[in-house]
Amino acid sequence: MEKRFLHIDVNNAFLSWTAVERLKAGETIDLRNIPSVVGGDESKRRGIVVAKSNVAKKFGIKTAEPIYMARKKCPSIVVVPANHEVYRRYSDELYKLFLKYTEKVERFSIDECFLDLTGYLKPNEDIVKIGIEIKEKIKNDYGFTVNVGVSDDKILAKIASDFEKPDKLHTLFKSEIQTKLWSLPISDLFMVGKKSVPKLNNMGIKTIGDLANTDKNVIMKAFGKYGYMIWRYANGESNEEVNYLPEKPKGIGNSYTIPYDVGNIDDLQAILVELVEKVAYRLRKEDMYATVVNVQLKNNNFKTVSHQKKLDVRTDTTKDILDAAKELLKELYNGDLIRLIGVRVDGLVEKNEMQLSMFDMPENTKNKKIDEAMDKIKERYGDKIISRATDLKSNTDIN
DNA sequence: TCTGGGGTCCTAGGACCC
DNA sequence: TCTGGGGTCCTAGGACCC
Repeated sequence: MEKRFLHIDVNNAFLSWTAVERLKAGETIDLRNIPSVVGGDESKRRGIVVAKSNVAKKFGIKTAEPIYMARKKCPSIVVVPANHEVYRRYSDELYKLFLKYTEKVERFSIDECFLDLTGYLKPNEDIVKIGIEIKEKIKNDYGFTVNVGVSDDKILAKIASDFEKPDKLHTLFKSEIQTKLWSLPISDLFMVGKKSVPKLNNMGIKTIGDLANTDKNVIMKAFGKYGYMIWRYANGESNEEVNYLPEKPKGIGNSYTIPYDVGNIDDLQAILVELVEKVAYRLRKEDMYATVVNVQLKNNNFKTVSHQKKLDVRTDTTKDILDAAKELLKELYNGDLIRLIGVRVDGLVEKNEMQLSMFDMPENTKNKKIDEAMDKIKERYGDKIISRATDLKSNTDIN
């Protein structure tokens, strides 16, 4: 059967959502109509552009660049902080709306969904009409706009939603790729980033059409599996499905850019404790065990190093993860001035009652009880209030 | 007031085994 | 009289996405 996909992408999501929220609160200025960005806190060295208004874009301001650069391009730029709770709320609303059209909705990110409408359309019902209906409904009901991509291939739908913005619907059916896709620069292709562009250019590949018409084996020889993937995308043959069943995470991480460079391991370790507590808490909330612990450091020259360690025994206790993380930190730390430290757990596996007994050693039971008590307090009072004795010497606030 | 944070997937090389 | 080959597991780093 011919497939029918929509990709729906909120225009300047974080900025639009912030703007709508402020208008609702009685503010008169619409951030979308002035040069504005959502950005991190510069005083804490997190000053990058997270989202920008279209007006800001006209000044040449780019996502992920330092706010300092944005200010050079537009001195009057208005910078507002992010509010992830608000974004989560709007994201949930959209998801609920999409479910009214099909149960096959994939939340690709906080502001993007894929919808598979194959088999959900009435006879003679046009998917474009559905796309327009959704787009208009969101604009009228919520006050922000989306772009909609329509295709018979999932990845083509995503590429289509990235065409002219905002508040637009575009089709990019397989039958349209020669006219609508192949003339575009290779950098416009999904998954072709800034490292791959020069490599492809050196092979004489400048447009998506050039890639589509290059021998598959030549691309695979140069780029391996990744090459085969982008070659299929260029030919409108991703053949990917909408993954609408919720998936468990494969890893959980928390990293922290320290407001000042740190040059001693004791301070790093104090931060590490807090990061591990957050990560372990989230791991337990997912009802999963970790099999791998990873610690990452970024020094003041932005060089990143990481070490990881496979655990002998899967775990979800703060103590086990912290023990491993401390070892990894000691291995890694060479005296550099450090600006970022991160912890992740990987190789997550689902809890399985059958396997529980073998971890119920007395020591482990004790650690589990500590975690349970801490988790309960966190849930009741919020997670800012609690910290273990080992935290007390650290007055670094981590959000 | 220079450069975030959370993910997934892939690759290359070394250790180890048969 | 030169030093196989295949497979798995583990680790470090990197590319890419939003």
